[in-house]
Amino acid sequence: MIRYAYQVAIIEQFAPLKLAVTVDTVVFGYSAGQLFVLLIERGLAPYLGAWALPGGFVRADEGLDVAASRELSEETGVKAVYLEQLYTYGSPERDPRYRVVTVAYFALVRVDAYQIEAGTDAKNAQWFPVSDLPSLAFDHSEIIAQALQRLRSKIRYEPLAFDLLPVDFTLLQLQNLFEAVLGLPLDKRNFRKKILSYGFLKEGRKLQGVNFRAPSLFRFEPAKYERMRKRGEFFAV
Amino acid sequence: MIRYAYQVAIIEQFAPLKLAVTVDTVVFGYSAGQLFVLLIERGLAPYLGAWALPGGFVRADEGLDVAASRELSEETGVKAVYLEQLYTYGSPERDPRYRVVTVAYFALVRVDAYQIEAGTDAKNAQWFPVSDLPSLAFDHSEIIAQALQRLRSKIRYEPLAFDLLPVDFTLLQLQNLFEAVLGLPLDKRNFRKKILSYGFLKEGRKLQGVNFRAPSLFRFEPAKYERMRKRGEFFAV
DNA sequence: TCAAAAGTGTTAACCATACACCCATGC
DNA sequence: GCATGGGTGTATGGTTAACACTTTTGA
Repeated sequence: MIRYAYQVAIIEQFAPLKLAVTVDTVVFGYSAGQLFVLLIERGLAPYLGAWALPGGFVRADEGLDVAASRELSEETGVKAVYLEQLYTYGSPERDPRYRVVTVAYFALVRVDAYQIEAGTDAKNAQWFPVSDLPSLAFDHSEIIAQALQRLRSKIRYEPLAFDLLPVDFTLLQLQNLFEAVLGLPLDKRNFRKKILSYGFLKEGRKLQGVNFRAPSLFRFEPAKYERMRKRGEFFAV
Repeated sequence: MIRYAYQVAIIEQFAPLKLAVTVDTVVFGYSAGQLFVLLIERGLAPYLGAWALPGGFVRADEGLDVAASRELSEETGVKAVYLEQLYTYGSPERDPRYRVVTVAYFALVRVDAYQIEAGTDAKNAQWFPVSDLPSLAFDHSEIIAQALQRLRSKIRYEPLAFDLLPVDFTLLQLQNLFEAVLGLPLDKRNFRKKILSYGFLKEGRKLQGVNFRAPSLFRFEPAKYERMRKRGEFFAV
């Protein structure tokens, strides 16, 4: 690798001067008809004891996505089934200590699949309903608001919903998830007709042991979904 | 401002260790039925003499958006009418010198309104048709590809087109822009009907001095557009 | 037999698409 | 008068939206 002496000088001038890069992740989960966000209780100042998004400093030799999932798993024990970059926040005043540029991520988790465990830097990790969040450290409320907007718009035409539900789910569970996220009621008959028409859901056995008519369980088939996309077709709710 | 001694230690551990934050902007312009990207010829190594996106280091006391427009205007003399954050690129290998995290931006410019001038760090600035780009420094081709994807999807339901055209434009100019960006032909009658039905275009005087029937000039009215959005309506092409 | 959710079709309104000719202007 | 783009309406097919009752199961 070639080094350029005069180039280093330019970088020195701006970069290492108190500028840190962190990643923070907004993790969504769905349970009992409600949408939740995973937060940690900060174990360090500033905002010691306040609730915040899981995240931390990017290491010198790791990519941003890797840093996000590493921090998430270290702090909460959670491994996200879906992770995408959301937005980068870099206003000079957002951290009281230092100039911190934060690359925010947006993640989805099947809640039932994980118990949460507090990790290294976090005293505690906990799910909060999005409709009732505590006050948060830094500009994390704003980040969550933006993540929620992204979820709401993207869930309508990309298969995010299936990363929030158990692998096998009923159509009413799926419908209720959409209703909870989008905040509007959907017609049961039209919903079924439409979602089944795309052909990417596979009907399995029926759910047992409920005290009402046993519903069929369905499973999302990524391969069938991809084939549909390759044909240039989309889905929309 | 309060300082936390033990906190500084953690930041020192990861951050100033050869990590720089830059902003790079993909500037689109439209002229003569074609979509263009604004590039600069690098005046510094690495990739000296290669074409690259305008951009540079974020200063300690400025926000990311501010850095993006400052660098753009310093390097090319252009002031964008539309600027939004695109994506942040941070893989450890993307710059041969150093760890560089780049926040990419996406900008629109009315081409006719500006002459380009090369600025400080750039030897030269020039428009290239997106269909015929030179080979580019760093991962800038990838960034442009992503910006183009964003433009194509966003122009269909947000009023980006009006930031690429002159303030007064004919409906056929508008249609041609959509056709160039989306890469598909549109039906003239249906296009007019639809775009006028939203009510955010105001018809003005007719264009003079052309050797064919004089077309009406239209102007985008942001206030009318906002009122439409407030009513919960969208537009789509 | 009651409670709770599952499952199922049809109709009407709306929207998107396809399509072809005459008009105005300058040279 | 010709070349160039400007401007206009209708009919059809497809898609979406509205809507209510019967079925199954366990307690």
